[in-house]
Amino acid sequence: MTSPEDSAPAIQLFDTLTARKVPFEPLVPGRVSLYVCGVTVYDFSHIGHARVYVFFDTMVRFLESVGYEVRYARNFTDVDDKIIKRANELGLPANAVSEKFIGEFKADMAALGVRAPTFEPKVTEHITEIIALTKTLVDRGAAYTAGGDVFFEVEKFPGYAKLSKRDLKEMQVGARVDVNEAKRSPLDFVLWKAAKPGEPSWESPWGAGRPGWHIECSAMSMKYLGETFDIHGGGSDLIFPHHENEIAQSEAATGGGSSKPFARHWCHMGFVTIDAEKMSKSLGNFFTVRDVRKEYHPEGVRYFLLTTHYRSPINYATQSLDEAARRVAYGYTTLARMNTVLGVASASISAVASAEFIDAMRDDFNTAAALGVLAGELREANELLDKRAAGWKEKLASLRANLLGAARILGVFEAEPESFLASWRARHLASIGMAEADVERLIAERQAARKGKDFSRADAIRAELVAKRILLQDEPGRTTWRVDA
RNA sequence: GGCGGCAUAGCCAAGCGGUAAGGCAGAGGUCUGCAAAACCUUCAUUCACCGGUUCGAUUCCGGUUGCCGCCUCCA
Repeated sequence: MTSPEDSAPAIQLFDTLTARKVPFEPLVPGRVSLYVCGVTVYDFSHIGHARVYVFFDTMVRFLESVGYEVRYARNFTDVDDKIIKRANELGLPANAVSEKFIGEFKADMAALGVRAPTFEPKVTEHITEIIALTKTLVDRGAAYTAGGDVFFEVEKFPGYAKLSKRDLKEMQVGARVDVNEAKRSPLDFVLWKAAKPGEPSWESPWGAGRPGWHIECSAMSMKYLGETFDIHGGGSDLIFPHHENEIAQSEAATGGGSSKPFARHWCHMGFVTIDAEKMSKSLGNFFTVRDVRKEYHPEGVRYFLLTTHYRSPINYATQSLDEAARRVAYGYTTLARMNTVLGVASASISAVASAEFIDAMRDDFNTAAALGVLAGELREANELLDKRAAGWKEKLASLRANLLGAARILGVFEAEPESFLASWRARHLASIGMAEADVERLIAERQAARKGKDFSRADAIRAELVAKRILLQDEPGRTTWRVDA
């Protein structure tokens, strides 16, 4: 594959650090390193989590489609206060809780078409690296010990708050900063926590304990991606203090400076909201991925999450989910129509997104604009199929290559259309407790009525099915049905 | 209180200095026994409000109003 630098204009990426769009050039030509903060596995994930991982999955797919090799690391925080609390409530060991929810998370992500990252490190499997990094910070005088705790001394790191653009003095007088007797400054944060009875702990130079929250991401990203890597991502709520702290401890350990930044670009996601309020555990206004995908086909959920640019908030609303589901059905219906004249697309068929689509994605991964391009291409395909003007088959074939290329990037419309549509129907029948044979029987009965010109009976059957969100479609020679999404 | 973001048609949503993408809904039409699907036509002289810069602003600057976020765990 040709190197992406060869011809195409650079990808524009909004960088939180500089607060502007910058041309993206990876540290190593042709290769992108990406770290995204993963979930703390103490419960099911909600749609807010899903948005982040669907987006970064799409980013990775896009980068790969234009020729980059992507090394993508996304961690699991599998030791933490909440996990311990949950384990105590359930009377289970902490790792039983974390392992369960790692499995649930993976199941949710797979359903949403989120591919596994290159690396999925767990905190508990990187205690050695975390201790080593903490020790480096203590040795360098950037951190201090207090009892069995180790704290990072924020004052010793000159660039602190450069990401979140805060004023240290203002923060110090803020009433909400954690007060802890052992800290030299309220802003200092814990790298290593002394063990409390009954909690998971590991031996360290400072006695038994466990890692603080922030240090894990520094240790694991550096292990898998190096001391400097290209893009670090996560939800906007991680900018402060989590990512700020990651920068401080990482650069304090490696020397930092402009020649050796921790992450070269920072990429933060807008929130999923409900009635314009952030979806969150603490507000209780969240929907789990598990529950949502009972209600909606996961591909529709993924489509919905891509309809808004990643930095803007996206409001969770049933109307929007319904609309997304209909668009997914429309896309697959179109693809299925194309297949009837072009034949089923083989795996070897060329799948190259249109230049227009790629341009939209290149501009800060603008999936909303890209979906707009896709809408035009789908409409054009149907138009060709309807009008069959000169040269239509050739145009249709190249359009299909474009659509399949876009599908591969978006992670939507990748399935074989007929079987997708069939599974969609099956899914609906299961949800209303009806059998395929029941529908077929009614269709046959209606066909008989139509033949006998008994249209009132035929219409009654149609109405009966419409009530069950089943729409009949009379085609030449046969009647099919679809789900009214 | 500090810092930051956002306000585009009935709804969702791109655009961010050169005269408003796309989707949903609505209206009309082609097709149909009737429908559905699909397609066609139509649907913002205007981008919260007030000033400023500019030949030109939805896009830049200042202010006003409203909403949201971070400052504590959060994706």
